[in-house]
Amino acid sequence: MPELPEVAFAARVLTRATVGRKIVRLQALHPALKRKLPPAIARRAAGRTVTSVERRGKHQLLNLDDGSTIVVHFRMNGDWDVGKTTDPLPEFTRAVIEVSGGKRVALVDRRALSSVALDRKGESSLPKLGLDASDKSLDASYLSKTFSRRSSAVKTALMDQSVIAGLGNIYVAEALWLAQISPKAAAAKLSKARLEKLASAIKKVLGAEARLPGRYTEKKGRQRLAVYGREGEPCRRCDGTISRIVQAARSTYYCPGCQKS
DNA sequence: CGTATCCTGACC
DNA sequence: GGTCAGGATACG
Repeated sequence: MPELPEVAFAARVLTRATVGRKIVRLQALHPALKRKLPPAIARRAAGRTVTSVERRGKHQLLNLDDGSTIVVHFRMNGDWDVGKTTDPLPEFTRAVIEVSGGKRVALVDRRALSSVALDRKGESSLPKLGLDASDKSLDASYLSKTFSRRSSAVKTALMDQSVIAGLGNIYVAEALWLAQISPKAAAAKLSKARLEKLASAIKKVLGAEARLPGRYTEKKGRQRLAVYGREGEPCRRCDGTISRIVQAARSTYYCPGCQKS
Protein backbone atom coordinates (compact mmCIF):
# COMPACT_ATOMS: atom_id res chain seq x y z
CA MET A 1 0.00 0.00 0.00
CA PRO A 2 2.65 2.55 -0.76
CA GLU A 3 2.03 5.84 -2.59
CA LEU A 4 1.82 9.01 -0.63
CA PRO A 5 -1.85 9.28 0.40
CA GLU A 6 -1.69 5.80 1.89
CA VAL A 7 1.52 6.56 3.74
CA ALA A 8 -0.02 9.79 5.02
CA PHE A 9 -2.98 7.79 6.27
CA ALA A 10 -0.68 5.22 7.86
CA ALA A 11 1.24 7.98 9.62
CA ARG A 12 -2.00 9.24 11.16
CA VAL A 13 -2.81 5.73 12.36
CA LEU A 14 0.67 5.54 13.84
CA THR A 15 0.27 8.93 15.52
CA ARG A 16 -2.95 7.92 17.24
CA ALA A 17 -1.47 4.63 18.40
CA THR A 18 1.89 5.82 19.68
CA VAL A 19 2.30 9.54 20.39
CA GLY A 20 2.58 10.24 24.10
CA ARG A 21 3.18 6.58 24.88
CA LYS A 22 6.31 4.84 26.03
CA ILE A 23 7.89 2.19 23.87
CA VAL A 24 7.87 -1.13 25.65
CA ARG A 25 9.48 -3.10 22.87
CA LEU A 26 10.70 -2.59 19.32
CA GLN A 27 11.54 -5.74 17.45
CA ALA A 28 12.22 -6.92 13.90
CA LEU A 29 10.91 -10.43 13.35
CA HIS A 30 12.07 -11.22 9.84
CA PRO A 31 15.77 -11.75 8.98
CA ALA A 32 15.65 -9.20 6.17
CA LEU A 33 14.42 -6.50 8.58
CA LYS A 34 16.79 -7.60 11.31
CA ARG A 35 19.69 -6.67 9.07
CA LYS A 36 18.75 -3.00 9.40
CA LEU A 37 17.41 -3.34 12.92
CA PRO A 38 19.41 -5.92 14.91
CA PRO A 39 18.06 -6.78 18.37
CA ALA A 40 20.87 -4.87 20.12
CA ILE A 41 19.95 -1.66 18.28
CA ALA A 42 16.20 -2.15 18.62
CA ARG A 43 16.48 -2.51 22.38
CA ARG A 44 17.72 1.09 22.65
CA ALA A 45 14.19 2.31 21.92
CA ALA A 46 12.71 0.61 24.98
CA GLY A 47 11.63 3.06 27.68
CA ARG A 48 11.62 6.07 25.36
CA THR A 49 8.46 8.09 24.80
CA VAL A 50 7.17 8.85 21.31
CA THR A 51 6.95 12.63 21.03
CA SER A 52 5.70 12.95 17.45
CA VAL A 53 5.26 11.18 14.14
CA GLU A 54 6.28 12.78 10.87
CA ARG A 55 6.06 11.79 7.24
CA ARG A 56 8.74 12.72 4.73
CA GLY A 57 8.00 11.45 1.27
CA LYS A 58 7.08 7.85 1.87
CA HIS A 59 9.12 7.57 5.07
CA GLN A 60 7.45 7.60 8.49
CA LEU A 61 9.47 8.98 11.38
CA LEU A 62 8.73 8.30 15.05
CA ASN A 63 10.56 10.89 17.09
CA LEU A 64 11.54 9.71 20.55
CA ASP A 65 12.21 11.81 23.64
CA ASP A 66 15.97 11.21 23.61
CA GLY A 67 16.34 12.63 20.09
CA SER A 68 16.50 9.24 18.40
CA THR A 69 14.15 8.35 15.56
CA ILE A 70 12.53 5.19 14.30
CA VAL A 71 12.47 5.43 10.50
CA VAL A 72 9.99 3.20 8.67
CA HIS A 73 9.48 2.64 4.96
CA PHE A 74 6.72 0.38 3.65
CA ARG A 75 8.20 -0.15 0.17
CA MET A 76 5.72 -2.15 -1.89
CA ASN A 77 3.35 -3.77 0.55
CA GLY A 78 3.84 -2.62 4.11
CA ASP A 79 0.96 -1.58 6.35
CA TRP A 80 0.17 -1.11 10.04
CA ASP A 81 -2.07 -3.32 12.07
CA VAL A 82 -2.98 -1.79 15.43
CA GLY A 83 -4.10 -4.09 18.20
CA LYS A 84 -3.63 -5.06 21.79
CA THR A 85 -0.50 -6.75 23.07
CA THR A 86 -2.60 -9.80 23.78
CA ASP A 87 -4.01 -10.05 20.23
CA PRO A 88 -2.40 -12.62 18.00
CA LEU A 89 -0.02 -11.06 15.46
CA PRO A 90 -1.39 -10.95 11.92
CA GLU A 91 0.11 -13.20 9.28
CA PHE A 92 3.22 -11.67 7.63
CA THR A 93 4.06 -9.44 10.60
CA ARG A 94 7.67 -8.38 10.06
CA ALA A 95 8.23 -6.01 12.99
CA VAL A 96 6.38 -4.95 16.13
CA ILE A 97 6.23 -1.79 18.18
CA GLU A 98 4.71 -2.35 21.62
CA VAL A 99 3.74 0.75 23.56
CA SER A 100 2.49 1.45 27.05
CA GLY A 101 -1.20 0.89 27.65
CA GLY A 102 -1.14 -2.61 26.19
CA LYS A 103 -1.10 -1.48 22.58
CA ARG A 104 0.97 -2.85 19.75
CA VAL A 105 1.51 -1.80 16.18
CA ALA A 106 2.47 -4.58 13.79
CA LEU A 107 4.22 -3.92 10.48
CA VAL A 108 2.56 -6.34 8.08
CA ASP A 109 4.32 -6.92 4.77
CA ARG A 110 4.10 -10.20 2.93
CA ARG A 111 7.13 -9.44 0.76
CA ALA A 112 9.31 -8.38 3.68
CA LEU A 113 10.78 -5.52 1.70
CA SER A 114 9.84 -2.89 4.28
CA SER A 115 12.52 -1.38 6.43
CA VAL A 116 12.72 -0.17 10.00
CA ALA A 117 15.80 1.59 11.34
CA LEU A 118 16.61 3.31 14.61
CA ASP A 119 18.69 6.45 14.21
CA ARG A 120 20.46 7.92 17.22
CA LYS A 121 20.23 11.62 17.86
CA GLY A 122 22.00 13.41 15.03
CA GLU A 123 22.11 10.36 12.73
CA SER A 124 19.89 10.10 9.70
CA SER A 125 19.30 7.10 7.52
CA LEU A 126 16.99 9.15 5.30
CA PRO A 127 18.12 9.53 1.71
CA LYS A 128 18.13 12.90 0.01
CA LEU A 129 14.53 13.83 -0.71
CA GLY A 130 13.17 16.44 -3.08
CA LEU A 131 10.17 18.65 -2.44
CA ASP A 132 7.29 16.66 -1.00
CA ALA A 133 4.74 15.80 -3.68
CA SER A 134 1.97 17.21 -1.49
CA ASP A 135 3.82 20.49 -0.88
CA LYS A 136 1.82 23.52 -1.96
CA SER A 137 4.91 25.15 -3.39
CA LEU A 138 5.34 22.43 -6.02
CA ASP A 139 5.05 24.33 -9.28
CA ALA A 140 6.36 24.66 -12.82
CA SER A 141 9.45 26.57 -11.80
CA TYR A 142 10.46 23.90 -9.28
CA LEU A 143 9.97 21.20 -11.91
CA SER A 144 11.83 23.23 -14.49
CA LYS A 145 14.75 23.78 -12.13
CA THR A 146 15.08 20.13 -11.10
CA PHE A 147 14.45 18.73 -14.58
CA SER A 148 16.91 21.00 -16.33
CA ARG A 149 19.98 19.03 -15.35
CA ARG A 150 18.69 15.59 -16.18
CA SER A 151 18.58 13.72 -19.43
CA SER A 152 16.01 11.15 -18.38
CA ALA A 153 12.43 10.64 -19.48
CA VAL A 154 9.90 12.62 -17.49
CA LYS A 155 8.43 9.42 -15.99
CA THR A 156 11.79 8.36 -14.59
CA ALA A 157 12.46 11.88 -13.28
CA LEU A 158 9.13 11.98 -11.43
CA MET A 159 9.84 8.61 -9.82
CA ASP A 160 13.15 9.87 -8.47
CA GLN A 161 12.57 10.66 -4.79
CA SER A 162 15.38 13.21 -4.76
CA VAL A 163 13.40 15.20 -7.34
CA ILE A 164 9.93 14.87 -5.83
CA ALA A 165 9.39 12.85 -2.67
CA GLY A 166 6.33 10.68 -2.46
CA LEU A 167 5.32 10.01 -6.05
CA GLY A 168 5.06 6.36 -7.07
CA ASN A 169 4.38 4.42 -10.22
CA ILE A 170 0.60 4.74 -10.15
CA TYR A 171 0.25 8.45 -9.58
CA VAL A 172 3.04 9.31 -11.95
CA ALA A 173 1.13 7.47 -14.66
CA GLU A 174 -2.13 9.16 -13.71
CA ALA A 175 -0.60 12.64 -13.49
CA LEU A 176 1.09 12.30 -16.89
CA TRP A 177 -2.19 11.20 -18.43
CA LEU A 178 -4.01 14.16 -16.90
CA ALA A 179 -1.34 16.53 -18.17
CA GLN A 180 -1.36 14.83 -21.60
CA ILE A 181 2.39 14.31 -21.50
CA SER A 182 4.06 11.17 -22.81
CA PRO A 183 6.05 9.33 -20.12
CA LYS A 184 8.83 9.07 -22.70
CA ALA A 185 9.14 12.82 -23.16
CA ALA A 186 12.56 14.19 -22.20
CA ALA A 187 12.09 15.91 -18.83
CA ALA A 188 14.45 18.76 -19.63
CA LYS A 189 12.70 19.63 -22.86
CA LEU A 190 9.19 20.20 -21.55
CA SER A 191 7.84 23.71 -21.98
CA LYS A 192 6.90 25.84 -18.99
CA ALA A 193 3.24 25.61 -19.97
CA ARG A 194 3.34 21.83 -19.95
CA LEU A 195 5.20 21.80 -16.62
CA GLU A 196 2.45 23.96 -15.20
CA LYS A 197 -0.08 21.42 -16.39
CA LEU A 198 2.01 18.67 -14.86
CA ALA A 199 2.33 20.39 -11.48
CA SER A 200 -1.42 20.92 -11.26
CA ALA A 201 -2.06 17.34 -12.44
CA ILE A 202 0.10 16.01 -9.58
CA LYS A 203 -1.88 18.08 -7.09
CA LYS A 204 -5.15 16.99 -8.59
CA VAL A 205 -4.28 13.30 -8.53
CA LEU A 206 -3.00 13.37 -4.95
CA GLY A 207 -5.83 15.60 -3.76
CA ALA A 208 -8.50 13.39 -5.26
CA GLU A 209 -6.98 10.29 -3.73
CA ALA A 210 -6.76 11.88 -0.31
CA ARG A 211 -10.42 12.87 -0.37
CA LEU A 212 -12.05 9.80 -1.83
CA PRO A 213 -13.05 6.84 0.30
CA GLY A 214 -11.50 3.46 -0.40
CA ARG A 215 -8.09 2.81 -1.83
CA TYR A 216 -6.85 2.06 -5.28
CA THR A 217 -5.79 -1.35 -4.00
CA GLU A 218 -9.46 -2.21 -3.74
CA LYS A 219 -11.61 -2.89 -6.76
CA LYS A 220 -13.56 0.29 -6.20
CA GLY A 221 -10.40 2.33 -6.02
CA ARG A 222 -9.07 0.95 -9.27
CA GLN A 223 -12.04 2.27 -11.15
CA ARG A 224 -10.90 5.83 -10.78
CA LEU A 225 -7.51 5.18 -12.33
CA ALA A 226 -7.46 6.36 -15.93
CA VAL A 227 -4.42 4.46 -17.20
CA TYR A 228 -2.69 2.42 -14.51
CA GLY A 229 -3.28 -1.29 -15.03
CA ARG A 230 -5.49 -0.66 -18.07
CA GLU A 231 -3.39 -2.00 -20.93
CA GLY A 232 -5.55 -2.66 -23.98
CA GLU A 233 -8.52 -0.69 -22.67
CA PRO A 234 -9.91 2.35 -24.46
CA CYS A 235 -8.67 5.78 -23.38
CA ARG A 236 -11.29 7.85 -21.57
CA ARG A 237 -10.30 10.99 -23.40
CA CYS A 238 -9.51 10.06 -26.98
CA ASP A 239 -10.10 7.08 -29.25
CA GLY A 240 -6.69 5.62 -28.41
CA THR A 241 -5.86 2.44 -26.52
CA ILE A 242 -3.84 2.34 -23.30
CA SER A 243 -0.46 0.69 -23.73
CA ARG A 244 2.12 -0.65 -21.35
CA ILE A 245 5.82 -0.10 -21.79
CA VAL A 246 8.74 -0.73 -19.46
CA GLN A 247 10.88 2.13 -18.23
CA ALA A 248 13.69 1.65 -15.73
CA ALA A 249 12.41 -1.89 -15.18
CA ARG A 250 8.96 -0.64 -14.14
CA SER A 251 5.63 -0.79 -15.94
CA THR A 252 4.41 2.45 -17.47
CA TYR A 253 0.84 2.80 -18.67
CA TYR A 254 -0.16 5.62 -20.98
CA CYS A 255 -2.24 6.56 -23.98
CA PRO A 256 -0.12 7.08 -27.10
CA GLY A 257 -3.10 8.83 -28.68
CA CYS A 258 -3.28 11.88 -26.44
CA GLN A 259 -0.05 11.87 -24.41
CA LYS A 260 2.55 13.55 -26.55
CA SER A 261 6.27 14.21 -26.26
C1' DC B 1 21.98 6.20 -17.88
C1' DG B 2 19.62 1.27 -17.51
C1' DT B 3 19.57 -3.19 -15.02
C1' DA B 4 19.64 -6.44 -11.17
C1' DT B 5 18.31 -7.29 -6.68
C1' DC B 6 16.08 -7.59 -2.09
C1' DC B 7 11.57 -11.10 -0.69
C1' DT B 8 7.39 -13.71 -0.96
C1' DG B 9 2.63 -14.22 -2.31
C1' DA B 10 -0.91 -14.11 -5.95
C1' DC B 11 -2.30 -15.18 -10.22
C1' DC B 12 -2.10 -17.14 -14.97
C1' DG C 1 6.10 -23.48 -12.78
C1' DG C 2 6.63 -19.00 -14.61
C1' DT C 3 5.67 -14.28 -14.23
C1' DC C 4 4.43 -10.20 -12.05
C1' DA C 5 4.07 -6.75 -8.19
C1' DG C 6 2.46 -0.05 -6.07
C1' DG C 7 9.94 0.90 -4.07
C1' DA C 8 14.60 2.02 -3.67
C1' DT C 9 19.31 1.37 -4.28
C1' DA C 10 23.77 -0.69 -5.56
C1' DC C 11 26.14 -1.46 -9.42
C1' DG C 12 28.11 -1.56 -14.27
